[in-house]
Amino acid sequence: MPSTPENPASVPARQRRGHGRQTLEAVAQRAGVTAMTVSRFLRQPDRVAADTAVRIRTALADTGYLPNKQAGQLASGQSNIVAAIIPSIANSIFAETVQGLSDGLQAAGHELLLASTGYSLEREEVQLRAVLGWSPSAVVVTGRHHSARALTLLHAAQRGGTPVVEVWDRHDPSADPAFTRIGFDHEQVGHMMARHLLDRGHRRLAYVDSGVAEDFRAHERGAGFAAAARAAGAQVKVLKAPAGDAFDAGRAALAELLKAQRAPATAAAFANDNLACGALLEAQARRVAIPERLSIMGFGDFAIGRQLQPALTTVRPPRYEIGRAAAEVLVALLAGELSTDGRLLPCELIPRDSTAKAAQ
Amino acid sequence: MPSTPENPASVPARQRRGHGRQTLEAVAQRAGVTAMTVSRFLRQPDRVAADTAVRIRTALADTGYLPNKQAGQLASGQSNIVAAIIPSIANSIFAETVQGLSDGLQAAGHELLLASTGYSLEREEVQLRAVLGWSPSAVVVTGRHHSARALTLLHAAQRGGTPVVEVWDRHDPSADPAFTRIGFDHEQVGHMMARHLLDRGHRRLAYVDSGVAEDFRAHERGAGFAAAARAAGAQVKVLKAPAGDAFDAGRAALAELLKAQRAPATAAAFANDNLACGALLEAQARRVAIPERLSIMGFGDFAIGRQLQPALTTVRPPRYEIGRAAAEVLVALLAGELSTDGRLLPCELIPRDSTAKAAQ
DNA sequence: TTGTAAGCGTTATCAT
DNA sequence: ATGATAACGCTTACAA
Repeated sequence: MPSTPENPASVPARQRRGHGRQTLEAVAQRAGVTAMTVSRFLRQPDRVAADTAVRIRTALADTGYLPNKQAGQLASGQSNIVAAIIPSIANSIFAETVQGLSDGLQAAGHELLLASTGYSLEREEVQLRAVLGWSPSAVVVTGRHHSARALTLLHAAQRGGTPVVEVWDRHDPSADPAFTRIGFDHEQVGHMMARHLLDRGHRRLAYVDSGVAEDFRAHERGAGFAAAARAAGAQVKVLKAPAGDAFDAGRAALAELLKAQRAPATAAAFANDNLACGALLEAQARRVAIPERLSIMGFGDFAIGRQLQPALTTVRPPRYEIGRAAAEVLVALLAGELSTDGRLLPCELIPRDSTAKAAQ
Repeated sequence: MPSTPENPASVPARQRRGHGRQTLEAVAQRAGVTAMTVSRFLRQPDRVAADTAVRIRTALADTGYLPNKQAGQLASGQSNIVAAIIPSIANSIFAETVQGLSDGLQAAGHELLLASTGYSLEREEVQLRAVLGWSPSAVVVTGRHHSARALTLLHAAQRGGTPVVEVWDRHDPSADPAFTRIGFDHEQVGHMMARHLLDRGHRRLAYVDSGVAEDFRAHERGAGFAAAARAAGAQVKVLKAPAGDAFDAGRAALAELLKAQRAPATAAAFANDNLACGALLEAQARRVAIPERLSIMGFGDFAIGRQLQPALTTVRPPRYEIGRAAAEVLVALLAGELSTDGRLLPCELIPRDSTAKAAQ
């Protein structure tokens, strides 16, 4: 029996689409109102009558309603997503930045969408494309180095009203960076590290760079370190730690440093604390006196550095603060403020026992 | 001048909604086709004519089109999101599980949505509610302990066709767990740890539990450890490390262990490697001989444990493998396979130098 | 091979 | 205070 116009679909069989969750419409029927009223209640509870509110509340609880975010964001044209792209989730240095971001954004009702690149510009581009598909209301990327196509995407996003923040890199008030930057100058930190050693009378320095090719910030610290050393008339050697486990790489680097027959370095700075700790432990194993024979310093202020003996001299970057500040800036920007001033956050050199005066 | 029926909206002013990105429609116009054809091209390129494909490709490149995922998923009724909820992103143990998940899911075209709970069941529930709003195609949670309301949500999800996998906990073939489990039996690992020490003649044991109240898995390892020790007629003391930095907590725990005047423990197992390493370092500082005076072992096989002297005896959990296996199971489930068998993955005890035979 | 129509679940807008 | 209606940008289903 064919369906008549009066009865166009007597038995609609099954939904051909949909995910089977409760919809606003179902809640509304239970509460005896329309979907619109429930929607209103969810976002502005005091704009519905008190007794209606009670019925809606009950209906919501009974159905276990969960709003469909894709539908909501599609309809409203705005998302509460902030996308963050970092080199590595495992690395504790970024983990704290993520925590800061998360803390700051959560308070303002934003959700954090996280992606990691494994220190690869190519993967950054892929991840960027992936997260932009979610129409985030803002994007956080790490550093100022991006592939040309990633830059195009970022510029387009920013033009389209999606603020972009670069974290962990210097804010340069004189230049006109396209994006807001929150972080510090890694060259200057390299400078500060060299200064620490030069001030203690060291004239033959070494910088052990990260084995990670696209860890630009480590390279910049190295460049700053070398420049400062040379400017002071000191000798400086830059070597690269092997890839792989950072502790092992640090051990290997120490072995390399000790090989030098004539004019060996009396002080070495490492691209990060894990490398430096590896070196410290290797020295311990070889019964090489630290800091007497070699002063060692790291970067990052990882928890383990404080525990070793001698305790590791290091630089504490504003790990958490960077994330927190980024969140603050974004919340302000998204709330309509126009200022996009970046922030230069300070690093602190923490002198401990692994560096000392050079022997005369 | 009022608009006539012929000209209902002569100047549509501005879009009141929308995010300003290029739409499928815009691409289609450039290519001289309809949106549907472009949509088709994007998902099944060989179902459009070759010359049409060329024009579409050009139009896509020219416009820099990025698909709107909320719209796509709303329309198709299915998402490619897999949500994972873990206790902590910073913790390297879960970082590797996430990596395994990510590797396995990426290959199958799924996106990973990550949330962390800070080891709080309450926050787990909040995060669960948040991620479920995205209609994920599957959910991964950590462990088998959840709040009652979280369980309700998980059951509802699973009933609604969203598979749920619990990782890092034992798969029990005899019981009928509601969700697929991928991991291992922590009590049994505790047993294995005790066995390692008992076999070496230790009769007075200690277990140093994590200072994190909701680290259920650490507690279970402790319970298994204590049970095995008692079953063997050995003495066992369970103490709790203070909260805060894990290395410091381990140091404090060692101090506590050494305080015992009569019948002090000759061997101690720690809830994780960071605690154990803290203890190792404190012993070094106090010139307490390890393993001669006290055998020490940890759990987790963190990178630092292998580097210390003595090297830390530990248990290597299948960190990466858990994530990888979870991804495999989910991909199979989402592809329509019905089997939801969990997997019991093996832990490996790695004897190193921090444990030895008990002195007679 | 391509197009048309309907609808996914929600919200903006305007009416009542 | 509440409702009707039309989007949001895309995909399914079916027609041409």
